[in-house]
Amino acid sequence: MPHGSATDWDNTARRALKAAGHRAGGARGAVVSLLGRQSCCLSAHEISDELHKSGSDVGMASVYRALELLHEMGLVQRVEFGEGVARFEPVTPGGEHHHHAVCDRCGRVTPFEDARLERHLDRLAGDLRHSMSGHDLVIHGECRRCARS
Amino acid sequence: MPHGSATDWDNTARRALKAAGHRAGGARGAVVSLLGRQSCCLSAHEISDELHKSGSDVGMASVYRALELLHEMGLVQRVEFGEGVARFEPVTPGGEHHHHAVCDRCGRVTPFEDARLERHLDRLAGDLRHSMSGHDLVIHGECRRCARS
DNA sequence: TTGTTTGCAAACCTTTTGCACGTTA
DNA sequence: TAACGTGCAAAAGGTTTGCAAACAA
Repeated sequence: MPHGSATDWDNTARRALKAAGHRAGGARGAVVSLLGRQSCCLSAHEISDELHKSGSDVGMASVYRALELLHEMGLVQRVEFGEGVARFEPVTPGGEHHHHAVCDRCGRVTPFEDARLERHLDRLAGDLRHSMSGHDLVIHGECRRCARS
Repeated sequence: MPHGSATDWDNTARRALKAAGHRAGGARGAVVSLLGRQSCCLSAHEISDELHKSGSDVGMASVYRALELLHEMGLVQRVEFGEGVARFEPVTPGGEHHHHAVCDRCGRVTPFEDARLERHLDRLAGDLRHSMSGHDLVIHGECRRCARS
């Protein structure tokens, strides 16, 4: 994917926003663009920092408002790893999904995916008669690097 | 299990605390007793409320300090459902483990377990070369009751 | 013009910390 | 007595909200 080009998610999100009567210029658009370039999760603070680095002086409140809206629309997933910070990541249109292994020592987040796990979860939710709009699995422990020392 | 009797977890926790040179009277003991009677997770605020209802005027700070200690000792697991509140539940001595389906409409939490899932996760963590001290899976969606309406 | 979006600052809430006072070994 | 535990109040984050100015249809 060439640098600067709009991603699938970016396009999907903008279309969905427009369809729902929302604009995606200024702050909101900047958040959409940035999220579109991510493959894993970012905190609101990281998003704000990143935007400032590239010259968009977006206020924290606008970042949170954009994330809230995108979350409501099912375009971003919210995940938490137990550090008291919420993290956000784009929900890919194709439905691919990944999970997170968190190192409790160094904080590193390792994303991973597993098709069998996804199928298993679908079945589980069905058994529970619980609809599943999203899900997230967090594995806590020590990453490869930290475990070695 | 008769009302008022000490649970397995209660006993285990008290033994572990004593072994580590900690006391379990007053506030800490009250938190241990209450947690021992839970099968699913409680927030710090819920714990404090519950204790006050039964006449133990335990300060919030003590609740958090007790939870922090128990968590460090691996006696309680900390889970978050994306509402910005941490929840805590006893880690059962036998190692049984459950996960949570959260209704994003009414907030109901449905615990569930699945041995195959646990085995699958062990294998996954192994593949990632990530040690696993704990894990939690959260399914978001609508519960049986809300989905019907 | 009219409704939406934005940034700032203040408010809010959960969680942590400092500190003086009890409590327990 | 000495170390530990507790409650209160204050502090420290992260997140949300009120509001007036800026913006877009």
